[in-house]
Amino acid sequence: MTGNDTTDWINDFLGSAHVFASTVADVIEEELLREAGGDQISVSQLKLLKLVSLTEAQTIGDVAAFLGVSNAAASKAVDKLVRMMLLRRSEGESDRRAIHLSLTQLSRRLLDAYDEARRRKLQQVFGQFDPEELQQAALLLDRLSARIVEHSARAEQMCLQCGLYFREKCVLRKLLSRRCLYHHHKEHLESRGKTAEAPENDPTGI
Amino acid sequence: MTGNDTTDWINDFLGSAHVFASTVADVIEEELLREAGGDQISVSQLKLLKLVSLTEAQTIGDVAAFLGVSNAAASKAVDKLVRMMLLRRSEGESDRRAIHLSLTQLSRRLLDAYDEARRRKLQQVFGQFDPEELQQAALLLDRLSARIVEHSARAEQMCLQCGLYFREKCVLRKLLSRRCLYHHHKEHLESRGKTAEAPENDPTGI
DNA sequence: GAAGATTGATTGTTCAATCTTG
DNA sequence: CAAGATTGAACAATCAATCTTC
Repeated sequence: MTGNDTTDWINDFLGSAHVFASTVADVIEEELLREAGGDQISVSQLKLLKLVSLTEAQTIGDVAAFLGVSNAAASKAVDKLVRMMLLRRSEGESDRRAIHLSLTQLSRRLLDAYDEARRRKLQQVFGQFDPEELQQAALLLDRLSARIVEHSARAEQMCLQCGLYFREKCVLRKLLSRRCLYHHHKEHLESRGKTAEAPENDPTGI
Repeated sequence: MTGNDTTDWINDFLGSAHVFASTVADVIEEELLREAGGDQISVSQLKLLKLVSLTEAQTIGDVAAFLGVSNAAASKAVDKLVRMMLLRRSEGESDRRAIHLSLTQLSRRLLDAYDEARRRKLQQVFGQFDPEELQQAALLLDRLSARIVEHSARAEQMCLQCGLYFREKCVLRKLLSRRCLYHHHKEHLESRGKTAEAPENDPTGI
């Protein structure tokens, strides 16, 4: 198995992708969040705030799927952010089992600070690369992801875990005919104008 | 910020990479490990076994850096695998503060089973893709990783977290003039023949 | 009764403190 | 005293059990 196996180049590719993802997580997420948010929150908490800002609060189950954790964990995470004054929680309007989450002044400022720091950093790091080439690579990655998901036992239930990277045009969503939370929200906004209840939560930024 | 920002395509790319990595982790690592190892061990434990099989056991600190966890966690993880009869631990020969780890019959069989299942799966999933294209994409990813690491505050100390994907020829290692544990081990093997002490641990497979 | 949210016990993680060897 | 490994307390994750609303 040492050397010229036919799976060698596959392994190399997976390695490159894994290292890249982990590096992005370490530097662009963790490190940057510390700079911008000064140890106030963790990346996972940031994800949750981002979810709320972009999709309008769902059920705890949705939060859990999005974060990739159990319902119990999601419930506790929400609870903690509420205690930290970073989230507001109200009961669902129609279905009182559900929850409704919205950002606070504080968390909105936090998100803005992070987004700004992030924008700068990304410019700095990726600016010199060729957009064409990266778009092509992204497409390849999406095709591969789609293929892997198709080969999974529980393909249907899997959340694709876009994490902090919600995308307007998600190729993967198209490839797999999926609709994710963000997508749902968009449709919702398009059909009606806007519900009452959460006048401060205007999720237009991405 | 909605729409045609210059960071949009960067975000798309990061999203694709993130989803890909998470899908691989879920399906190729988690799911496959369950199939092959029947709930005996976790992915993190698999990583640790793989580390031992490929690099000859180091200090606990090295194990920790490799797994991306604290020394305390690494120490406890090793302890648990020893209790599970999947690792053997002996004191360091020269420096008695250090540890020496080796696989057992049981863990060697487990690793083999996983590797085989993995090989099959990778064939199946990636077989139809163009190696050229993937190699090119891998190179791009490595260049990007290198650039990000260079822009990090604590670039020097970062372990690149190749995880399960040790690579004989790691482009990244070259780009950053790094030497990782695997690399060290190789050099070690080349200079001397082989030390005594761990006759069963022959880390030739990758 | 089913769908959802929450709580309690266990496991794994971190940080700080301690122990041991060089 | 420095470098390493380990232990104990605190925190987040899980699963199973419970509570509430439909």
